[in-house]
Amino acid sequence: MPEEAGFPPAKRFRPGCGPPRGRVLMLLTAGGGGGRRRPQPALAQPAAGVYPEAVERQRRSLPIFAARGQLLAQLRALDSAVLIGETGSGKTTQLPQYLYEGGFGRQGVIAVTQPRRVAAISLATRVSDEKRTELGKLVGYTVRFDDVSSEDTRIKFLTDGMLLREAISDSLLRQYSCVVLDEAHERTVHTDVLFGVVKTAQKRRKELEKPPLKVVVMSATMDVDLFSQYFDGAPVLYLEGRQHPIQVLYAKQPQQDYLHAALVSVFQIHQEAPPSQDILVFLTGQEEIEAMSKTCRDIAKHLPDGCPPVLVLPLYASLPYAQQLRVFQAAPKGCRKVILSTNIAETSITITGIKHVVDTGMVKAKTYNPDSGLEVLAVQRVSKAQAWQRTGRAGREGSGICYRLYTEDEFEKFEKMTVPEIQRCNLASVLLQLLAMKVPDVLTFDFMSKPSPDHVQAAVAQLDLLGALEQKDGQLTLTPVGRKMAAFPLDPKFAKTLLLSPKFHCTEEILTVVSLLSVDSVLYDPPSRRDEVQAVRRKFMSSEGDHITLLNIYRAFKNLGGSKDWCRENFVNSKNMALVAEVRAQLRDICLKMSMPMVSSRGDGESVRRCLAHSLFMSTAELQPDGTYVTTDSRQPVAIHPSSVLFHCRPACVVYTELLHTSRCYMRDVCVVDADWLHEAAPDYFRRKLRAARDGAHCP
DNA sequence: GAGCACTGC
Repeated sequence: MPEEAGFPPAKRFRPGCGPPRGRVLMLLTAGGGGGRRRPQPALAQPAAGVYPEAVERQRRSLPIFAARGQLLAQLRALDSAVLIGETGSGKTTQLPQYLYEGGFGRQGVIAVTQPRRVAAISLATRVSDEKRTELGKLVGYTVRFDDVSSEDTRIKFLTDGMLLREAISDSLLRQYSCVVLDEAHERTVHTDVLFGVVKTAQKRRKELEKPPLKVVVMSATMDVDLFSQYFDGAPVLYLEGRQHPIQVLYAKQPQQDYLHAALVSVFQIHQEAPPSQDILVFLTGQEEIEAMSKTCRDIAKHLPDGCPPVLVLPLYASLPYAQQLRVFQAAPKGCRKVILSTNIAETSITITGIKHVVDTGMVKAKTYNPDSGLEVLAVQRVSKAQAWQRTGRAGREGSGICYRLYTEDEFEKFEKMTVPEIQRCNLASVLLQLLAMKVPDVLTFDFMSKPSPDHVQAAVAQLDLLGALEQKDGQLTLTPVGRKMAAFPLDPKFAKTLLLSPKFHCTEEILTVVSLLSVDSVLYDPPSRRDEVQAVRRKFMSSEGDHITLLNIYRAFKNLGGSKDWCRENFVNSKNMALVAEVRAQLRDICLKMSMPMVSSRGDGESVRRCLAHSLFMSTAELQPDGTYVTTDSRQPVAIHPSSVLFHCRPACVVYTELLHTSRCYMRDVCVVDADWLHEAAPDYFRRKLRAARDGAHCP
């Protein structure tokens, strides 16, 4: 039986003595009380009721209502404001309505951005309900593949990526009077770029004597000073939330094995707490979660008499949708739900009924090394902000408890904030978009958190190799090819592949390939059924590599009607496959608008591979005499990823789509190419590389 | 020789 987990006596915490809040210029408290309803951006919920009075009463009961007048007055006087509000303050649903009611919708549309699609859609639905209007009229939303807005729309919810794309065709954001950047504390790449874009638009509109652009940054409790400083000392307003109190318990001593500690904690809670209280455990990845699920189920079989049964549910993004949905269903009466999740349950998925959160303090995260072009996926400590976010998941319906499997001293040593994504990702795509917006000097663009010069330089070099850049009057600008590349919602290298495809008579095929590569994998590989998967997949496998294999799968899917049954039988994720078809249609439209000829190679894999060789020549690896591979670009030792159809093969020369460092450095999505094609594609590049390799050999 | 956190256009 599990031994004692070792938690010290409870430490009570309420909103206020929890996460650091930064400098607060004005403190506003909730007016009234009572109402328990809180908005949940991630879940579609109907508004308070069908009766207008009920809606109005509920709106007035929210903490933000007391701040309404001051907020509007401030925004009339100033161009920017920062609004800090905890969960339940009502800021996301109410502020856009206040702005509209305050007349800000007369000069233009009020935009509200969200990092996630579901949030944009469900918020628009809620607010249009509260306004008792039809969705798409006064209140609407715009996300990729789905635009429910019209000329009448005054309040528009968008994903931050969508507003960014709109900014490419109009960097002054002329149709908008206000931009509300919500969930700013998440610091997604898109939000970070938007910070700069809206700030620039504000300045330019002022210079051109156009109507002002009002900007409101909305965030949870972090980064207050940073936001305020960036927007020229914008005032910060603080709103009280309606989060329930959460007890935070720390481990007594550092834990050597967080998995063991998690297991012990889960079963200690299970034996002590009423079975109606569900448990959410934060772990790092699929493999770990599946292994832990099995262990939990095994232990649950041998619990003492009188101990309630447990329902163990894994949760991670690549889990098939139907299995993800199981976490929302209530467990049978008398049975406890134990959800083992990645950080998907931190923000993207909100589960009701969670009373206990077990936080291992670990997360798997990607970092990017500009020197080698290598992405590193590694388990690391969470930040304090992230730990508080996890803790908050225990207090959504009532008071909760968070068990931190690390000591308070350890917690104090965690980084305050997670490093913003823009400082740990490949910037090629960001740079291409900024250049497409005609940002005068991308190298000195006013980022809130500047990426390192190495990162920027690596992106410039990458775009240059793709033929997207040129120098004009000492400034970087886009070539005609670069401008075309920016029109596609794709990684720049895939956009280039698509643009090259007519030359190889395989545009239809490349459309399919880049669509497949730009969404989550369509292949479903349950580890427990590995042999079955292997047998089924054999019929699609191509000795030419993963790209041609994927093409075969897509063809079979289309030719056989694309049914869900076919997907199930062939271990294909039908949801992702449907998305591929949507992406493909969107890309095809863009190609047609550019008058690209729609040509097909009719099953000839070689022309597809030639096309890939010509666009991805900077991502190649060569077989060494000892049977290993090194990249041509930086002589980095690499291996073919075990998921590749070429895992057991050793072609002399390959191009790859992605380099990922996990337990070692892997190439993912690998395609067999002829070395001659590569030299033909970029003779200067390979001459340079050859010389570097030779010189390197002489003086190591 | 043996494996993949999470979004988004």
